[in-house]
Amino acid sequence: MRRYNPKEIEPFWQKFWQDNKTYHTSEDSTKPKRYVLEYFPYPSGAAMHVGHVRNYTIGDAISRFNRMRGHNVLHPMGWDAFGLPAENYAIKTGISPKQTIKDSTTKFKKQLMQMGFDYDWSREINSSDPDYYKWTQWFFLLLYRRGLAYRKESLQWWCPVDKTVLANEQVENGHCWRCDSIVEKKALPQWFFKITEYADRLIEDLEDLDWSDSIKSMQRNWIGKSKGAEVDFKIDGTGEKLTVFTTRPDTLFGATFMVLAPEHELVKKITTAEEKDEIEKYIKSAQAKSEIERQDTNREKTGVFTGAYAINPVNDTKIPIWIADYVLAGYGTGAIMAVPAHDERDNEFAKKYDLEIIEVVKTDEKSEIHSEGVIINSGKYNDLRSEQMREKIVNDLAKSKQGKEVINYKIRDWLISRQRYWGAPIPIIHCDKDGIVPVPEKDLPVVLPEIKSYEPSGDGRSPLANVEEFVNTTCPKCGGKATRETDTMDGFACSSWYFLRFADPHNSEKAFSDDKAKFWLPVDDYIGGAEHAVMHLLYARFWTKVMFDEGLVDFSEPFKSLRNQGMILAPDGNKMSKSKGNTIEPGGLIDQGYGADSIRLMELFIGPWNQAVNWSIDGIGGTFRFLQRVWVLNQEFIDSEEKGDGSDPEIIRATHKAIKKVSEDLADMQFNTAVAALMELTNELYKIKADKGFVAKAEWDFALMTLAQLLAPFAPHITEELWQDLGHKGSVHLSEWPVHDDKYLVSDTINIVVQVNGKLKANVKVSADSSEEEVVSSAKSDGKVAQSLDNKEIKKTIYIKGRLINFVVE
RNA sequence: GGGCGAGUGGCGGAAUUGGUAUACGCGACAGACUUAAAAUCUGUUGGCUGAAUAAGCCUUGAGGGUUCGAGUCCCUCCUCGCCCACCA
Repeated sequence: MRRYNPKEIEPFWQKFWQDNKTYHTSEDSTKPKRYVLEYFPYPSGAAMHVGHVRNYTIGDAISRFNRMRGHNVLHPMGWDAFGLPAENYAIKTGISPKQTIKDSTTKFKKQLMQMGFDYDWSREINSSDPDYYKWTQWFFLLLYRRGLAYRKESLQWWCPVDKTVLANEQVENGHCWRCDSIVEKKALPQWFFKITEYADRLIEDLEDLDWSDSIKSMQRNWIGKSKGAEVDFKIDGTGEKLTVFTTRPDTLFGATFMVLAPEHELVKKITTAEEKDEIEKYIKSAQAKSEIERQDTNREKTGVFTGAYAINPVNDTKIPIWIADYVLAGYGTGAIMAVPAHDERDNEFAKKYDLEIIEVVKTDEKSEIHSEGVIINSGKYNDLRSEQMREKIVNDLAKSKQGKEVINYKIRDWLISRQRYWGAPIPIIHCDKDGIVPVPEKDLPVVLPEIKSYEPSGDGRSPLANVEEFVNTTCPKCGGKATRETDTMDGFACSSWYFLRFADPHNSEKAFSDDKAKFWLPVDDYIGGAEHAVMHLLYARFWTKVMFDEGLVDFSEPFKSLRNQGMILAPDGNKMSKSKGNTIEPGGLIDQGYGADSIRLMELFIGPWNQAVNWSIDGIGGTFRFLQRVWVLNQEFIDSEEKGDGSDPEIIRATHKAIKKVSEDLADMQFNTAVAALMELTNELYKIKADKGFVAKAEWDFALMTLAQLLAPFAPHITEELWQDLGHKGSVHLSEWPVHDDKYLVSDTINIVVQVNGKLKANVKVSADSSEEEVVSSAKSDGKVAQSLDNKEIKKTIYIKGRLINFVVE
């Protein structure tokens, strides 16, 4: 008997699949298409660990299951290859990022192949390849042409370690998302994409997506739409006016002071001579604070009076104007009317500086601040409900031209320029005469030149600025001397359209052909971690909508359903990380002899796919033992000399039960219970073998063949071997998924649970076609039941057909 | 502070959506094989009382409710995880 040796069979089948192009996909419209996608990884030098593998294992199981079910499955893989790690490594070692990426891609690909994933490698893409980024640049020009890309000098997040600016989404709690250093603000001319123009659609279209509520709400929160009003306040004794944004115009009568952000442009104009010193001191100290300090919500609020007063437009009251850094310069108008009776923050501030507090809403809830209710102390508006007054006052203000309804968003335009080398060059030329000139399409790609020094200048310019041959060019418009833009694009630009390139990866005429995009897109199953919730997933949706508007695609949402897999934590409960030294790598487990199949099985069996779990060191032994049991059973059957020609309905029943359970569970992505069902089937087959031996050849054949097929999406290597050993030709993965027949599941006798007052007393076996009377009488005749009933009066008998009887007594 | 989610054996987790709670696996214990160990196989394994593989009681974070019947539905509370957070 052959031993189960994954080290031997796994590489064999991996080669077989490559040689036979088993997983190559084409536009075959005779079958329903299914596009299964995992986010294309950044090929870092580090080995992948079992946490990463879970993501790919889930995608692979979905892909294989659907292929066997007769779907035409696209399951591609590629590399999100631009990015800082390779560049930082280049600074340290002098090895070019191109080389680093080449090496680590080879390594990463080898690891993926070692796991036996069914990617169509003929579609492999690499975002740092000029054939790819040519089209990223093309999309930049498309955005530019549509007025969605613009350059503006402004104060931006700056990472002092990575020496580049960052988008808002890439600043986490005042730290750089990549290197975790504390970010600063720096004024630089930068390129932006106008994602704010799509804010409404990005919210509205979430509605119809099959995504988790938590990701949807993260996106909604990030976009942060709020409806309110802008209200103009005259500044006493000057010609100036101060505009504030508020979501509660109904509390306008309760505004007892105003607060400006320290950076607000009016501050200098309105500050009185006496207060000037204090104000300047405060502004300086606010600037000196780090962003983390400023964002700390527990911090005590501070502020300074400007000496100036504003006039409340509704009642002509003079109210003092303060500055305070709890008001953000970047949101709304950078100025607020403070209503300390009904806003917690204003309340805290008013109490500290002894400012007036006027109640204008009689709240109908417990909390003193916030909340809605009946309006008081507000002149003619008294006795209205908050929501009624909001509408009325906005109308009245609009009539007198002192305010208007406004919608505000938290989301900012997407800052996409990076002062780094290893990215797609922004295809723009600066000409003294013609200003900003886009590179003509025929001149694309703007190729990233090979350079010697990767050190960023640190003065806000990328290393490309030092490469004269790159910088100096001619203006496409006037032919005169001009210079190239030296910033490169945010890597997230490259990943905002990669899912389209997979549909048509080798097209040299277009980013993708209409037909192929139409055939494959949108993505049916997008599997990935929640870390992309407000970056990639928002950007990709935005780009897709732009393409839709341009008529390039016929859908406006790229990812129909999104599956967020749960994280695999280290056995110690922490996130796996190289620095903690607690990573578990599949390579190591394979070396120990477990094999990719056991690892894959464990990834899915360990718990629900979308829940975080700790990796269990010992668990892998269990899935390996299971595969070995399957292997041994298969071998014993093949080698057996006593294969009879009897029949055994038990084998057929157990097999059909498993087909039903595994098919349903796979369709619902209940991988852990699907694996459990396969273990149960195997256990049952062992029991039958022990009782009767291999007496029913045809039935055993059917059972073992089916077991191989049902197991195939999870353990692709061993199942090929089982399949061949049973005498089948071709790959099990191209075989047809089995279908169960209910007629084999019904049995002659059924088990009825008997309860007395809801407590389990007995199980009785009755024939399946028994009437209620027959079941009741056989239940009563059970010894234990009779004892419990003890001649008591049965008040009620609950009978659930084929399942349960409950006698209610006393 | 806001949003999303979760609490079931020693552990990871099941439970046909209101109908036998603890499937499946890990671990542990006992036995077989072995000079021995590993591997493998067989059995036991929620808790308490009991000599018992007799019988009974208890058990799904806590407490209440609805129901013939609640892990599942409703109310009150507690704990934990993740994400966002001075967004006016």
